[in-house]
Amino acid sequence: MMPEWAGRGGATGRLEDDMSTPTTRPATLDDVARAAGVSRSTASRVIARTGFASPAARDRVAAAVDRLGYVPNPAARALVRGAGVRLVIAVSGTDATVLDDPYVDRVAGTAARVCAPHGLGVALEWLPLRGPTGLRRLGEDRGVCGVVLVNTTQPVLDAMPAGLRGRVASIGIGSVAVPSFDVDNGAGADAVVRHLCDTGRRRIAMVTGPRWLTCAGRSVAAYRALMRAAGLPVRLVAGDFTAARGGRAALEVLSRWPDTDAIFAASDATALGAISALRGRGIRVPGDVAVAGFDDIPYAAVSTPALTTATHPVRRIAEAAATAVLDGRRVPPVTAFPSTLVARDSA
Amino acid sequence: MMPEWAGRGGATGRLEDDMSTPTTRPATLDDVARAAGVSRSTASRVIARTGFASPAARDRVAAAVDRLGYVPNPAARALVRGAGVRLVIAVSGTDATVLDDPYVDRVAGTAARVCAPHGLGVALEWLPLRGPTGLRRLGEDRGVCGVVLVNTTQPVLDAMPAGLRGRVASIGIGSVAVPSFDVDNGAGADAVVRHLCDTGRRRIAMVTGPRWLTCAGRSVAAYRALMRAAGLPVRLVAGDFTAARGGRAALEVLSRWPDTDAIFAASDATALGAISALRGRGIRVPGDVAVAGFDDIPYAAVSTPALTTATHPVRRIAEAAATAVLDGRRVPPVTAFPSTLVARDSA
DNA sequence: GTGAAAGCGCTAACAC
DNA sequence: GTGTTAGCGCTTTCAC
Repeated sequence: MMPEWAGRGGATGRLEDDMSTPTTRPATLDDVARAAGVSRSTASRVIARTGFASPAARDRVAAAVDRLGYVPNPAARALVRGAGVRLVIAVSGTDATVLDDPYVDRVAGTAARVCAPHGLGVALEWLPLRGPTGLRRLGEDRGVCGVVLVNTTQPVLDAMPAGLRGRVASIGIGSVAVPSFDVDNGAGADAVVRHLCDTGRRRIAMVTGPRWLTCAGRSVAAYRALMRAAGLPVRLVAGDFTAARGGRAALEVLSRWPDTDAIFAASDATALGAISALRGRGIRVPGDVAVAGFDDIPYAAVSTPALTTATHPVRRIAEAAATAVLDGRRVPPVTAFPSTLVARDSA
Repeated sequence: MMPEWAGRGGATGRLEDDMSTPTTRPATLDDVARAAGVSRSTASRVIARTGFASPAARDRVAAAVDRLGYVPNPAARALVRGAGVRLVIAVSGTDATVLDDPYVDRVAGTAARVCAPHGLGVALEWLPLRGPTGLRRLGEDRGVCGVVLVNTTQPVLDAMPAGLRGRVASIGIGSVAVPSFDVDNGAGADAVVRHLCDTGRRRIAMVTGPRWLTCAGRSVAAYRALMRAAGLPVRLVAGDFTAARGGRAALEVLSRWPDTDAIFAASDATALGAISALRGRGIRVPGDVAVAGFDDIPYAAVSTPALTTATHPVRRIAEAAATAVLDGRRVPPVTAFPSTLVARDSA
């Protein structure tokens, strides 16, 4: 009996070819079609699950695919379909250092996992806050199959190129053209600040995220609302999600309002930086000042003191956003993810 | 003066075309060639920097590229070159949870940044420890332009498919066929343990990385050697780089050797977990037990107490590895990166 | 239901 | 130096 693989490796069918080439050329659609005794078109239809095919043909193609270990060439596929070949994670920010945030790595890593089975990959780019040139370029790049926006702003959303329609999603705020996958910041912040109040804190300051970031603004709004409702003073200092800025901000809080007894930070990194700076001043957490974060990064639970924060399903969010643009199916305009208080030791 | 972008969107130059088509078709090589008044080949040569071209042609093509905002289609390029279109980060491990490590996200994120300007993307995959099937599949997948190995083992290296030769790199140990981009673990561990000794610690335990991971073994070897040379007891407990395991390991250390006065953890996460567990037992760090980590993750500096560790240029390493496989140029078989002691407060 | 044929955009021989 | 030509592997009308 002739070995099943004898037909692989060349149109000539010369067995010598196979033997002389230790690296057998990966099977192509042609190989599959020939092995299955059908035309390329039929094989293509069966494999891409598009169009019709008789059960018989279907089976034989499937068997051939299996036997040959056939994997479609994503480049060829993308080329003929006019589709792209990489998913771009576009992170808005004032400068390229926004890409240094571990949160961005987490989103990229998650998306890279989602892309793998599709034969695609993810690229990471900084989207300058000013000038919509970046987005336009992405829309025109035929190598781009889709875009996931991170930290998006309204101007960016407004400048969305029509060419990107249907293959863009936002982790954060969205628009009619851009489905949003977002955390319910408002509720989360509300829960955290409420917890601070419930545990006896009264002079609560907040270190915010970057001013230009709309979705971070919702936390600030929630904090403001709660403070006002409770007749407590509003004490705001601007941060940028980094630990370094968090430390400086905490010190600023203390110098402006020395009687502060709690700090709500817009990110865990900010909170960690604040705690570190406070400790450097001999201030105890949570004894003297309670500190709460926002995000529940992987190290929040093992920091000292264990960080009180709001937990967000970042992996699930990134996965949902990436999947949405890859599948290209219509998705609801906004998918909200929970932001849930995790009360630990720091507040 | 005519705006620069007026010529965009079509070789015809008919402005009406531009106006009526909100989504201007991205320029192709053909458009560029026509606009520059040369053939496709010449344009291709100039753009891909391959082969010769007269300075005049060069200039005109460059101008056309600029004017049309031409971006080469990576799919077409990959297709004709027989190259792939995505860089795979393959992480070895006993199960898929190895992908959850923030370190892996960091590597993926960094690689995704270096891929972006090349029109490529990165995919993230778990490489089961047993069975070389995974690697073989990657070698046969025509969509894969290269592979970066993470946490590689000798068996994986030995099973390297010939087809991957020249387009694979390893963050960790390498082989004749696989260039290695690695941290000098031995020296780093030596420095950390030496620091522990220098600050008066004598009963030093180590929580290791996974047993099967060769490059982690070098830290253990360095620890062993130093202990032996100093006539100090060797106290080893197996970890897996996670914080959870680090906490349990610390407790185990204490129950087996209650007089332990220092713990050297094979990763910062492990160290953080250990500190957290110790604190839960009322043991003070560094007062009662000093704890040192390994890696210098972004939060090490702001943890409480600030973590003493060895710092590693993870971004630079990942960048070098990704660049090596993307460029495909010959690289030295092993590129060593420094592992440098950072003495902070925890030890 | 199935096959033949026409490209998708690009590169690389090979002639000129 | 430059242009002509032949595909890379796949999808997709369009006849049959």
